Amino acid sequence: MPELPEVETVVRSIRKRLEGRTIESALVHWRRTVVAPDFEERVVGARMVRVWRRAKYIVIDLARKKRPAGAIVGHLRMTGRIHVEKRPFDPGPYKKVELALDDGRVLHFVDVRKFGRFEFAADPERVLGKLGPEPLSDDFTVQWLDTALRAKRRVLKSLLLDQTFVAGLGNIYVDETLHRSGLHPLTRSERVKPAEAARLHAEIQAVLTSAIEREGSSFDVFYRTPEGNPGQYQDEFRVYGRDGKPCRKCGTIIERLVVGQRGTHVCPRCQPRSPKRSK
DNA sequence: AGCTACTCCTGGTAGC
DNA sequence: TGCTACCAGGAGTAGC
Repeated sequence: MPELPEVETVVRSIRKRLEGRTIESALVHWRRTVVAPDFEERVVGARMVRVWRRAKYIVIDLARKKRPAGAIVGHLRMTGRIHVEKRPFDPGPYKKVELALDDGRVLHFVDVRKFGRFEFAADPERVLGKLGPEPLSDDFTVQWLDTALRAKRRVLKSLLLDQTFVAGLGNIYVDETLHRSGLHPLTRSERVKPAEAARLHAEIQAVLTSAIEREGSSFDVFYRTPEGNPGQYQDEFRVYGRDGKPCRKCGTIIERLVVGQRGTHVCPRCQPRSPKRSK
């Protein structure tokens, strides 16, 4: 499922084909994808001036007569895909939204499970403003993470998945990051020691950077780059989807548990549960 | 404040 | 083979 590295890959791929283009017409095949009933009139005639990413959101800034005119905010959720292709192009049976551009290309938003969104937002900050820091930005420092973890009293994995805490991690990269950090997902955030926070910070950045370099992870039929290529980071997985298999580091069998209703993968030896405090 | 449960969806798969 | 039942899971929300 698309997380920060996958969305970054998509944005890098479609940016050049979208920036500077004007939307000539819009076709919505599934209303819930665009949410608002006036999506078409809000986007048709607008020029796409900047395509960028915030956390797992794809943001397309719009302008009319050189003046800012809101943005399209897209989220792939589980199975969303974006294609920008010349006609004729068949997006298949799961097409949800089509935007015809002034160069003859068409932007297709395709989504099997219909969880994805492709909305117009007059003020995208209403959504994006709630998000925590970008984990690859200068805002995300060791000091910040160390302090912020202790300021919360949360299950560590659940906290890292909370987009208002830190924005862009999902189930896969959290599991991978926690394994590399030697931290159990059920660790209480307030009990993470400074040295552990520093390790966690380094591993979050290392995992995300490496995954971006490999154009994300593709382990099922869903995520592909917009060019149709699979990502390569799944070859680096140490725990995600590897329950029952030996840990690549110590050989112990990887276990699966559920944390906050999410499938969770741990090496019980590399990620020991911290002993309960006797009190 | 933090937690669980529920919702949205459908392809894939386990079990029979 | 063909059927059914259940699972995966971002994010939002309701309720405790």
